[in-house]
Amino acid sequence: MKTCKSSHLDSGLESDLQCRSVVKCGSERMENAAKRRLAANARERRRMQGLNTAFDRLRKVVPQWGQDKKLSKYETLQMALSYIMALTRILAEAERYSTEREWINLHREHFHPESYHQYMGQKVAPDTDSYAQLFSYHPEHFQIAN
DNA sequence: TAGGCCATCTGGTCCT
DNA sequence: AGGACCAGATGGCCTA
Repeated sequence: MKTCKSSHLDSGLESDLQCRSVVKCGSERMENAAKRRLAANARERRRMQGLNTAFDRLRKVVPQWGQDKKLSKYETLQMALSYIMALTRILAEAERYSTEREWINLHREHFHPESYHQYMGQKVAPDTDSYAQLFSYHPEHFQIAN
């Protein structure tokens, strides 16, 4: 988004560095300091890009309920927290209600009818993707944690 | 136009 | 010493 800003600043500093070296108007120490600053800026940019990549990956696995706008970073973290808590609760209940039928009866009202019928025609797949397909997520099922 | 969100720069601190 | 991490400042873009 801000690539032109940074490139302008960077190129400005770089040309300044060139100027200094050509005209010999600055000490070598200042040049080194400026170079280190530029390197630190680049590292920080890469670090933040890595962080944003991680946020994008998190957005992909967190429910969005058909929102056309992508979640902000804060919303993504809140949603991930709620999602993990909900899944944890589901797992705990699944352990408590040992048989499949008990567990299904407990959660029947949360199934989409088509999902439920689909489920009834097949075995439970233990992987989380199948769970995600099995359940229909609604915002009201997840309280935003404070 | 104000407010939210974001990218980037920067200086400070901590760690290796 | 240099890199990683963090928080504050700044300015751009977008939307209501």
